[in-house]
Amino acid sequence: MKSGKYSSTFLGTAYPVYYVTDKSEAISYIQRLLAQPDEVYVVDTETEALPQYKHIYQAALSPHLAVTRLLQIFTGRTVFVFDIKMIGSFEIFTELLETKRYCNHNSIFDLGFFYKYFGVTHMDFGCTYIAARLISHATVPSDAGLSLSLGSLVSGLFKTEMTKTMGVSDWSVPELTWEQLDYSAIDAISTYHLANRLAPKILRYGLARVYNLYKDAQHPLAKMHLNGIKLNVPKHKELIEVWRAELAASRRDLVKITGLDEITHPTIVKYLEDTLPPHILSIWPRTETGKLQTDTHAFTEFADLPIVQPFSRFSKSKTLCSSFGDTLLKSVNPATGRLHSQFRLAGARTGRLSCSGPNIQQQPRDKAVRDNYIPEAGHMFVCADYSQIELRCAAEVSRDEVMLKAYRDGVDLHRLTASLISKKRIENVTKEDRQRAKAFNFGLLFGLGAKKFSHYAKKSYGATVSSEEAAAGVATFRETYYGYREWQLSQTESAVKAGFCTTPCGKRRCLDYDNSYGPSMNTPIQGGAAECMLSALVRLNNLFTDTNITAKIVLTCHDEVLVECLPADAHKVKEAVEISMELGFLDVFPDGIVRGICECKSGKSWGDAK
DNA sequence: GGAATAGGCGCG
DNA sequence: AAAGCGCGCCTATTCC
Repeated sequence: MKSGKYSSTFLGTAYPVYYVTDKSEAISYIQRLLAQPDEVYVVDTETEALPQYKHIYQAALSPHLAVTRLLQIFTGRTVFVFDIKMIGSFEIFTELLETKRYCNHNSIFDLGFFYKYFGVTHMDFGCTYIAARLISHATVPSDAGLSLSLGSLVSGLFKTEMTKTMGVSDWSVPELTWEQLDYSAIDAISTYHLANRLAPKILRYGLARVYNLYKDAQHPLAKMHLNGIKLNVPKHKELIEVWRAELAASRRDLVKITGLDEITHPTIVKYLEDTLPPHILSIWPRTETGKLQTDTHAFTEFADLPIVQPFSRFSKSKTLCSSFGDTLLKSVNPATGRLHSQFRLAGARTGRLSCSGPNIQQQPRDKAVRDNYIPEAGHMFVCADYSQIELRCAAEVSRDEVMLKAYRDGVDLHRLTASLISKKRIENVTKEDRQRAKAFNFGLLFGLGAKKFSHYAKKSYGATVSSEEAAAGVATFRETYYGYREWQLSQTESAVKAGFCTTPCGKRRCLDYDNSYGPSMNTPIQGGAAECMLSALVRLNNLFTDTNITAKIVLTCHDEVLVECLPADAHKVKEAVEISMELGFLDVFPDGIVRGICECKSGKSWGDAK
């Protein structure tokens, strides 16, 4: 297609489309747009994989492997499609992007390209994807079978089908087809209409505050994605060899014990079914579908059977090899040599972030693994942790006097619980007592009962707690933190009655009728903690942008944030992180107690700085 | 032969 | 009557 004026039709209305391929022409349109009164525009982009990365799956989605081909702006009346490749300039758009207000569907994606190529440092950028997620979580109890893609939302709301095929078409061809240009224009136009439909719902469900928090949080999240984190590939390969050796050894042991020639999960289950005596088979834990359960818990119950130890080693090393072995190496970006995880706002219905490609939030805690996450040569890591953030949220939300007093007085709540449960004076509490108490504090936050508690304590804290001890501990916890228990009861009652519950910043979660007790207790706590962290990230990113500290936020893991910086800046970075985390907590709980809330360390690797 | 589901396990 | 947190990724299985 040649540059010029065309027209695209959406819902029976034809909109003028200016396809711009010339730099001076682009500049004159930009000037006109800059002179317009303040309105929210839609800005969208189409990207093309760089030639050397074309063979890589979904390369067009990575700002490091792709570049912007088209930049579309829809004003509500007119579409401008700027062909960046033909125009040959990014910087002529910087001011326009930084000064106007915008909206798009999944704006974090475009933001990565704006940061990388367009020299953008800040932007007022709404997102219909975030809005749709918030509204969906507020109104339907489950994500099952739900698509929040632009196409699905538009066809659902406007009863019109959008062509989906062009999105994955080749945007690198010298001359674009009319189908491609029309698609790019319709994308922007439909997003505009979608935004106008969603805005009143954000207000209706009281989501304005959390929406604005998420809108701001897009910036640090887009930057973390862009920054990525370096993996020490040679060291990680060595670690994989260790895991493989362990896998082989445990497999040999299992072959010897069972006589099977193929060791997989199903063959082991079959072996157990065939060989276990009836009196054991009858008490062996079962899965929901009635099969024999083979998780760690089921197996520790029968620790004296010879198959248990080797199978446990086998499962562990198998997981390490398959989830954290070569797959992690495959995630290394060929252009940067780093891992660029994607963080998704409200990925969890509680309001937590979710993470993928790789999921940095589920890397083994093992120091050997985390030591392979390293800063760029000549740099270092600063790592900060929110101390007991969920317990602090529990205290603030429930206003439990005992909890609040402990935090006011700088008392370690795990030690306090430990002294109550072990009936020892607080100064005599041992490390093991405290570890067990951690299990109680966190388990009880989830509303865990005595029955499931032993399993949880063993699995999460390696603590052995009998069912009698569990029952006594649960009772002690509930008596001691009486205000918190009261809150749990009133919270579940009102949430179940209303059919939804709410986080401190107002994210609403529609509850599943069959599973509402646990989530209604947990969502305000877990969600509140996540909101503190998002607030802190926004503040930290602003500090880094507004001052001359050159530091990169590289990852966040629920209560933890990792920053890469020059050793000379480490002190300033530490200060910035600490103040951001305190203020982040205060953004959510304005009268909150921040004493001892942030633990900050530095080091030469993630494991080292933790 | 691809999509969906269950089970298991990693993390917080 | 008791229980009750949240994710993503891998493997095996089942369904169409």
